[in-house]
Amino acid sequence: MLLEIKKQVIKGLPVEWDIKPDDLVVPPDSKMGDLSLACFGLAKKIGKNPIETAKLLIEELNKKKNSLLEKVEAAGPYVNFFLNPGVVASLVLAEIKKKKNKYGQSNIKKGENILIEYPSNNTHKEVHVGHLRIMCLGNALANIYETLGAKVVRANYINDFGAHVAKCLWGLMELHRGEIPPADKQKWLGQIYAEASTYLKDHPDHAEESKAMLKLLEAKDKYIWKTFLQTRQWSLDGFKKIFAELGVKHKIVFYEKDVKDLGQKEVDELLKKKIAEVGEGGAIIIDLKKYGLDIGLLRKSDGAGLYLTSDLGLAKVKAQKLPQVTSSINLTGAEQKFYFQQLFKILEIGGFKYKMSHIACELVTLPGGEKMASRSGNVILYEMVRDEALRIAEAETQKRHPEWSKIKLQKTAEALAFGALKFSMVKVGSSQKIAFDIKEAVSFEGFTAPYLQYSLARMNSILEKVKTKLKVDYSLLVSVFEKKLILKLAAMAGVLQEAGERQDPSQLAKYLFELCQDFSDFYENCPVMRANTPQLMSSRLELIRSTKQVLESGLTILGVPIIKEM
RNA sequence: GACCCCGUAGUUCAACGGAUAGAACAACCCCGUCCUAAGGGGUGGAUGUGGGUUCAAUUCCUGCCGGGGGCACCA
Repeated sequence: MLLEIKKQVIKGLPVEWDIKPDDLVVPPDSKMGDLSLACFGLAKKIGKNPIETAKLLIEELNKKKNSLLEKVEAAGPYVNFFLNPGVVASLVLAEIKKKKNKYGQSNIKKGENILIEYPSNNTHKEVHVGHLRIMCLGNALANIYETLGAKVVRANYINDFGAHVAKCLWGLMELHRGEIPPADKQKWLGQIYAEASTYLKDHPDHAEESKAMLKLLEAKDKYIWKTFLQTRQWSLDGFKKIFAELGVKHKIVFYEKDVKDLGQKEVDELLKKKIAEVGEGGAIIIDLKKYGLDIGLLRKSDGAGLYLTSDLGLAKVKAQKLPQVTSSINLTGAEQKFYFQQLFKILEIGGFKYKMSHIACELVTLPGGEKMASRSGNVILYEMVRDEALRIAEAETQKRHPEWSKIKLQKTAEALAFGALKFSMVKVGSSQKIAFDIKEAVSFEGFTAPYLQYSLARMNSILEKVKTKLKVDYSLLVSVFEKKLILKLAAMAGVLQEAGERQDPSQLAKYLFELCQDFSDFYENCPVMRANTPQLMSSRLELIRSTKQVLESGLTILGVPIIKEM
């Protein structure tokens, strides 16, 4: 909507000036105006200094009547536009009313079919906050692309085979033989993996045993294979629960176990085509030095596969099962960036068709910035964070609503806890490390999901209490607070587009927070129940309905639960 | 050591090359007969460092200093 407003504002200016809607930006202070234009570019074009150019532009703008413009002012080399609040209100609010939850959507990515792959986690390993981040980011990004008109296939590639599995099985049999698994088997296995991993590092004399385990696994030894399948299922069942809690819905799931043999065949192909070669010790490598990507290892000297091996098979399967896909995005931890560069290059050389990209989600570190390491027991498990968030949310909710039923309390607490966690993960750009602080992640104040949910609760409360059938008069919404809120509402579509283009859901998180800040200003300064006239009351109610609509759409995109009261 | 990411307030994060570098948390002060105080208002507080490009640099280039990742049999 903002784009349409901008177009309206500059309509009638000489075409040769080539002023684009996006040249208009929101000035640093709303006192300066609602939109502004820096005249440096135009000045150069017409050979005048910027200050004169600004004056010239204003003259030109004043030649024609534009109901949208209240006034235009020059501030040095800037032209500041003051919009007519009533006209803006009628444009924006009518649009929201019409489009409802489709408001802000566009079709700039129509025709694209995007495969989004996340979180590509491993069975037999722990799920930690780093995975949480990837899942939240992936969800949000997939949703954002859908609002831009793209078709999105949410996929997961589960690494259920390889040395990590062997290590875990070794730990299970050597360190936990005969134990009865606890209820959360997925978590238990992950912890055994971490324990075994540490143990094997500290006791190199046992290294051969875990290597032997891998051999047996590769050879599908009857007993080991059975144990593998069983434990694998424990992990998968655990993941399923976690995905459900977090709203991760994969349309298709791939398993390394199923594609690794195909990958081996692909390696043979590459070898035949002389793209790959035999390296040190008989390993199969591919020389990527001319691309600045060093050497990729496609097969170990003992013949076993690696990630790269299986990924070649995966690419093949994906192309087969999902022929409609036009581009793909992999979300993983940043430490795999180099790996993906190698993989994409190999696939490109091998003639793979669609554009592939990788989003490197930076690490989630410990509060001091220290890296998490299973080895030192310094891992923040997903389950731990979730339980703590639920505990705090329940306590806080009960404190405020001791009269609520247990079910209502729990439901609200869940919405707050998961909202807070998810939001804390997407509010930071993906290239920025997150120093994870549980207190901050489950905080309910400031730039957090509960603040947004709280705004929603206030809106609902008003809508519940005040009823009127009086006609809405947009021209009454003229206070600075109303105008600011309405202009913020107008920006939704632009925010979604930018979030999509920059692959950065934090843009939306920030926008929603600002929207709620503007709503709070409105809330404090523009009473609804005690509005001066019934017409004003009715119009403000409409503004609240619109804000609620936009906020709910935005929260849904970020995966933050919508609540009625809290 | 060639490569990638990051250095902004006490802390955690923002800022298409544009106006006075924004928030949040923490600290201190204030707002309760007023639609949910999980809120609002106020005060103090920051661009690692030396060059360069530009009318304009937190942003682009570059030297240095710090932190992290990663670099053939790990995943």
